[in-house]
Amino acid sequence: MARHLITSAIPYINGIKHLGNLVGSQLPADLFARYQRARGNEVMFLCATDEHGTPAELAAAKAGKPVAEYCAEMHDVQARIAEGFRLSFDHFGRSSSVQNQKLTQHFAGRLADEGLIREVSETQMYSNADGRFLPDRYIEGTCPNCGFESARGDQCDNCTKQLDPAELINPYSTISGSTDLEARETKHLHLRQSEMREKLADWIDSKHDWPVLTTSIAKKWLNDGDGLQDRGITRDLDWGVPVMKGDEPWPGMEGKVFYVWFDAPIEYIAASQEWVDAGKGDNWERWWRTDKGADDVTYTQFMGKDNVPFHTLSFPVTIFGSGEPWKLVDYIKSFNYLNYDGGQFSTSRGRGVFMDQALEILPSDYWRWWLLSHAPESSDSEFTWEQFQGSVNKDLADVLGNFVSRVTKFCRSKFSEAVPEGAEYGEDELKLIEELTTRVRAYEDHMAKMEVRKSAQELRAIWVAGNEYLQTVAPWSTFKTDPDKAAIQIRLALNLIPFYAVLSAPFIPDASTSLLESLNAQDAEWPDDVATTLSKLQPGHAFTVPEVTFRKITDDERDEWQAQFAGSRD
RNA sequence: GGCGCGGUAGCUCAGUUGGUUAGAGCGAUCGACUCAUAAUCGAUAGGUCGGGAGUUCAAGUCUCCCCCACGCCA
Repeated sequence: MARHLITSAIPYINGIKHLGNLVGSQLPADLFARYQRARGNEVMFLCATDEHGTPAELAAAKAGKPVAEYCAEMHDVQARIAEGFRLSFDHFGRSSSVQNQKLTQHFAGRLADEGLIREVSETQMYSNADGRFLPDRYIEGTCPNCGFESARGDQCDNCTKQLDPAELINPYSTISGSTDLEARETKHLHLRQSEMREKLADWIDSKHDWPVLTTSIAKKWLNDGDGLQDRGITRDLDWGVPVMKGDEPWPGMEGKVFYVWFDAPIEYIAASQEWVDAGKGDNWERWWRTDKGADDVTYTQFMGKDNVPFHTLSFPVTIFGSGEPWKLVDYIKSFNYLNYDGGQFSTSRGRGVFMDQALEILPSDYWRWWLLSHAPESSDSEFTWEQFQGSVNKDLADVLGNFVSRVTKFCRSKFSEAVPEGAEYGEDELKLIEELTTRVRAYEDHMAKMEVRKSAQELRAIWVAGNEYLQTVAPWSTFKTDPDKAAIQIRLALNLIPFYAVLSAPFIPDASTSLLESLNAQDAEWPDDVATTLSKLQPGHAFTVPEVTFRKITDDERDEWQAQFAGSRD
């Protein structure tokens, strides 16, 4: 039995994510986790909310709540929505957990001991009115180069000149609008990533089977310009992991916290500690420490392309640099962006469908199927309502749903609500089993390689094969002359339903469950041998004709939703 | 400005290390069937693979130039 550690990029706490975020990490990770479990492998599937940083503080202030309270509430909201989409995390943690604080401080201490951290003094803008240092992008002013009045502290959007906040004329805080700013000296810790350049480059070069998207982004950061740069890993904020060297105070770093991108990936590990502390398991180290049983673990990370640099470079620096035997990622599956109806999803403009809204309109299976079967694997892809409607209606309602319907209703009307007796298999039956065997093996192969779209395509072909078979043998006409033969045809067709349910479960778990219930076949297993699986339901086995498994989306609904989600979420 | 990913049938997308008449699903047209959620199955039509030049016996697939879209960075 193989062991799979699977993590999805952790969504930022600030607000509800859109469908593009979902399909870029959590959903394909869930598909893979469900598949591996279905194959009898041991799985640890982790995710969390990423809670630190300035945006969380600002969002909390806007909501009029203390940031800790705000994060706790938003974590629950995101956890509930994740459940709604049937994301089967073993644990959905929080980067603000005590476990992550301690572990982050531990890693920082180790890195310092290994000589990979240096202290740097720099000048940053402090806002007296806001009572805080301001990140560059929260400062605006007049561009010294072109006179543009809303130039950002890091760059002028008008003339694209790269700026330092101190250069701006009449700078002001975009948080409060205050012009009461002053440059202050402050000390920060930098992670000496450049020291690790060679090691990282060798490691990336050894990954021949990783998606091009993953390796090309990593190589770009390794080789561009002067190569991989050192990176500040601390901030002058209140909300975050306090800077400590392991258990010890860090002289000169009082009142500072680690940068959100330093502690966020460490939460992958901390989440498994939270999992133990929540009483869901008793040994997290066998997943993460190669000296304590994790050497046989296969670790796969899922993420959108914007997260690739942190997972291919920064986090590995933390792992390598610690000098401790932590489990390093084996495979990084990255995704491009999903666009919405001719443009981008936009959180600020409320353009596109957000996770909570999606569930209000339709059950999660409908979204899971479309999103996964159109996952942006090799290039950016596009959501359109026409495509969504077509895919749901044709694939789910017509090909799969209607198959179940025609078979069960035919059986009920010609025989009874139980599997009929019937004769022996003929040529058509053997041919079907042979085709399905080939297709199931191909499906397994695609799923194991995380080829999401190809998997969906193969699964659909498996559904179609059932309709083809029925069309060929036509039990409705066979029945008139040879009821026994019609009975064996229908018996096989009935057996296809739990077979489909098991194979489809990673994509559409709810429909799968309800089909198994209707067919009274909750114990159905993965079809290692197709012929055996398809004779599981014996003559006399009672079932009930299921309700409509998937309903269709009407043209009116499609038009209504298209208008509803075109912009400006309230 | 630099870099990155792309530009393949009306639409959404596949096309391994260059190799026979460029593929899938949807949509369209025609036909078959009538058990079923006006469902299903089959067939057909539709592409000078962004443009140009080059390498090669052979290029959607490699090289160079250009155009377009998107993204990232400073």
